[in-house]
Amino acid sequence: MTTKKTKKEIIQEAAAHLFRDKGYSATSMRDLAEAVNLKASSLYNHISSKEEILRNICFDNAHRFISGMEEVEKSGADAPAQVRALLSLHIRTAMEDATSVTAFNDEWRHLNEPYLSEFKALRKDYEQRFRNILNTGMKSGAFRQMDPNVMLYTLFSSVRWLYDWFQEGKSRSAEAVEAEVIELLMGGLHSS
Amino acid sequence: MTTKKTKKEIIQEAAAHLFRDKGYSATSMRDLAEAVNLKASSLYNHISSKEEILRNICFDNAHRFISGMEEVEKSGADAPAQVRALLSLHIRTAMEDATSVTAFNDEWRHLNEPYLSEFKALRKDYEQRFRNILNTGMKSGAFRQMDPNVMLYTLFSSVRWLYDWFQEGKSRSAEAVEAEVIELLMGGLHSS
DNA sequence: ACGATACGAATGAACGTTCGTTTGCAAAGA
DNA sequence: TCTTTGCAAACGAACGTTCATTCGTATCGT
Repeated sequence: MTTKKTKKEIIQEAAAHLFRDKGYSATSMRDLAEAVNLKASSLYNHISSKEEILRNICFDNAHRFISGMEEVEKSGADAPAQVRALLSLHIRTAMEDATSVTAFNDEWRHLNEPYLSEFKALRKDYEQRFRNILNTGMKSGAFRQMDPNVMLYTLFSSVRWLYDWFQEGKSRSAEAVEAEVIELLMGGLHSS
Repeated sequence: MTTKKTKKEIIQEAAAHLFRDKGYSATSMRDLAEAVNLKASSLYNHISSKEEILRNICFDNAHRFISGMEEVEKSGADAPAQVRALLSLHIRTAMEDATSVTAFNDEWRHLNEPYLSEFKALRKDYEQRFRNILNTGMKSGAFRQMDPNVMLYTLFSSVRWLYDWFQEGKSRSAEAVEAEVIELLMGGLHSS
């Protein structure tokens, strides 16, 4: 059904997997070649450099999250619903494309300039738009009053474990985990 | 008046800083030497290998967290108080020794056997004891009912951003941030 | 007080290995 | 035929580490 994957896409996916497991720096082009049944030199028929692979991973995911943010902003929902939608986006993405997102989260610092600055700008933009939603929710009284940065980064990182966790195709259904995480974050550890 | 730091300690601290900024694999012994005003070869008068440095960082922090866990267990407090104490431990450690803890969190996978297995066992032990506390709290009705693993890992990773955040010596006081994070996690995003 | 001895600390040079990447050429597919 | 794909070989650079040596400063026997 899905259109056949190009060799470049196969290489990108294998690279994302290796970058997640061993890190960008500790992954050699010979490692990557072996993972796709090629020799290292052959890789360069499909990609132009090791960093290009990382670049694609980072910016593809950045755009994915920014697209999600745009949809949420257009929805016109209230702040709690918008936060729920964004948490859902983070959690679903973590489960559906864990390898790619992990590389995106942890390895972007190995980008070279000018891409490093470009990436940081995208990230900053996303964070600012998320912070706006949190501020709106605090102003309306829907959210507790607190430092919006503390709230923002706590939410961000609270779903980070999913990227590591779902590499082994865990038993729990994605929907159940998503629901539990969102309720935990919205309602807190305490019961009732 | 603190006793003078040995050169080995100076090297360890500089290494933790570099590992945090660039990652273990991307940090060369020549980078590290430059950071402590030595040549690469001179480092080996004080340490025996690059991995030994990482090993010390990882196991020192592992023991620090396990010691904290033992104190909490001995306290005999109820589950919510124990979780609060452990969150406080994570948050305070993140703020007081951010560089070392980041290396501990992100770079342990570069340990060689048998240390890798030993480290994983320590980590597993700590997680199991944390999970026991969460289960107790759920049984007593103090915590909401949910998958203890989802709860555990969400709590763990929700404080991860602090390690990255506090590298720039941020303005907020540590106590204020700690209080806000704990209330957010215990009570949730929603107000009241 | 004295020279002899030991030792911690630092160094430049070099080791073998691995790194990312380039080149030249052969085989395959269009 | 012309483009795409693959590979062996090789490249310079960087890697972690070892080595012989040096320098300064303690400690020692006398």
